[in-house]
Amino acid sequence: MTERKARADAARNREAVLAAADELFASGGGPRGVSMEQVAAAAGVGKGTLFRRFGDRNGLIRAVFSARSEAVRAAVESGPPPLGPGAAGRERVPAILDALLAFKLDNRHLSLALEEAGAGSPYEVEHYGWWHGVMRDALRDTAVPDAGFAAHALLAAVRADLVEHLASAEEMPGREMRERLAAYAAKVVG
Amino acid sequence: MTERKARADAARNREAVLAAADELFASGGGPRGVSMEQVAAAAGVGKGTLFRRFGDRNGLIRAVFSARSEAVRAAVESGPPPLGPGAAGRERVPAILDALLAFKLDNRHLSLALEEAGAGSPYEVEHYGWWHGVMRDALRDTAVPDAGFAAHALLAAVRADLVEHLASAEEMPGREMRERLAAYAAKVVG
DNA sequence: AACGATACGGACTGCTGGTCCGCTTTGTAA
DNA sequence: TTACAAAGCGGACCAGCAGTCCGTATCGTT
Repeated sequence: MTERKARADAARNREAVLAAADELFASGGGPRGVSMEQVAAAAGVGKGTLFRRFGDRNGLIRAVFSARSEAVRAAVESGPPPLGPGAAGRERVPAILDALLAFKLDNRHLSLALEEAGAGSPYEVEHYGWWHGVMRDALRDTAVPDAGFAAHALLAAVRADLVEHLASAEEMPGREMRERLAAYAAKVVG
Repeated sequence: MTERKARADAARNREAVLAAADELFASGGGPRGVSMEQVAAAAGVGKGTLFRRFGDRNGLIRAVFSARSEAVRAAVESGPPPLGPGAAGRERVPAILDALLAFKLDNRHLSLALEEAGAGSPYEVEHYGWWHGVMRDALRDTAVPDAGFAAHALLAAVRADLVEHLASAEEMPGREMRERLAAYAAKVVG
């Protein structure tokens, strides 16, 4: 895409930054308290490098997030049913939601950081558009009227901060959360 | 409550700040670009005053929000059905959601500011707990299993940033949004 | 070897939320 | 009216952050 040629040191630094950021974000009190300067230091590069490569804070978060979420995306895009294409909407919708929730449970800090966005709403991030598209298509195959809106509504139910709230404030175990979500999703598509 | 005695100038300033903040938040590009210093200047008070009265940025936003949302809260808490108590869950749930959505449409900037929170998630704010409680109670009166989770899920469908996205990026008129939400809510409680 | 192109890094800037404390206003009591 | 403590005020001040800039170092190509 935008990658014409990559100089060796540039590529190396890029990886170092991604790794350092991933680790810093995951550790301690989430990405909120992690400054760009810290990331730069941990990666052993200068602040300038970091900003040139990733544009701004959100760019960095998005990059780390992309790397982490590739697997789920692939599973949904071309994995076996019911998560992948091929399954009936009634089964695929809950499967997709569950996969997304499971991912967010495993990557709470990162997801939170992405949705906090900092600059824009989570809805401006490209990855949301993708999930919405997939969800809407799956919903079209069900009795739900207005798949577009329903897709938004269902995805909203797994917003990172809600997940975080349920897990922390309400002390709900991940397993239980997934069951409850599944029941809710079933009700919606049923 | 915490108000034992209020000195005349203190009360005057409090009002001035609330008014100035409300106006500043509403105008221009939302509350994101409004600094505390600007609010102080517009209200004709010093920064110190502002922070002493409201604690921090979020405190100010919460205060402005509370003032604005009193009406809806009252209508839900003790107004006539179907919004107020007394109506069957199947009717009250959509009514509450619609009222909330209508309010957010009318106070987009403010709602956005509140949910952006800045410090904590929207779920830590007391007003969310209240809405969730009302919603859960209304849902208990329907066939929906797990009213607690469903309440979270339904409220998530009217998150300020989603509303903003639908209104701006998808250019969905308020009226249409409310219809779609009503249809979705009906499906959930039906 | 040599020479543009590319990338580096950290000092620097501008702005923000929040604190601090000497000074002013208010309300009360004499 | 005066006196005086408590309550409140304001803006200089601080620390920390995202993001910029540009002289210098590295790369890879001829």
